Amino acid sequence: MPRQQVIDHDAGEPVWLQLTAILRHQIETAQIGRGKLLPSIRTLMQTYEVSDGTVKRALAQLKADGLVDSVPGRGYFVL
Amino acid sequence: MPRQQVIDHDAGEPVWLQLTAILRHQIETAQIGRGKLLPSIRTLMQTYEVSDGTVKRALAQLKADGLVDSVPGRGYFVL
DNA sequence: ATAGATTTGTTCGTATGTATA
DNA sequence: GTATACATACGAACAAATCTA
Repeated sequence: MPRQQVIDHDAGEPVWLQLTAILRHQIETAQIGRGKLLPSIRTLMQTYEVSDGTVKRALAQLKADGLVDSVPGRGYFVL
Repeated sequence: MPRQQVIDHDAGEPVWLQLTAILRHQIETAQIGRGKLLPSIRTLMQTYEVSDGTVKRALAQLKADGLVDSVPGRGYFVL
């Protein structure tokens, strides 16, 4: 598996936007197939070493963009 | 007596103080009854079109004044 | 059937950086 | 230089929905 993209806290771009871009790329390149669940918020926190709120903000953006949807108690899945 | 309902960013008075006055008035006139929750910080941000920090500062003042108390994960309620 | 674990969703608390007046 | 205001970021608590043992 290729090396994961990494968050740059010192970049000008907000962390939550960087994470949005990373996840969007994974979806658009079908690294996460349609209908598949994304990693949980807690997992994403650990993977990218960002906070709870930052992950939620990134996922909310993807949902607003219509790339994913979410179900409480289940997770986020690719549309 | 005129009652302020909107924030005037061009007024001399700080926005957070204007918001404090608005909320204090709503509490003292029992528009928000005892024990009731105030609108959330996020809601107040949207309602008055001010930032997160500004709402928090106003609420902190009301709490310091003993008009409200707060519970993390729940909200601010009228004393 | 119910108890526990996991997950999303919402909330407050604190801190930092940037811009502006 | 100080105070205000906004945006970002992290942290934590609470609740409800879901799944499973």
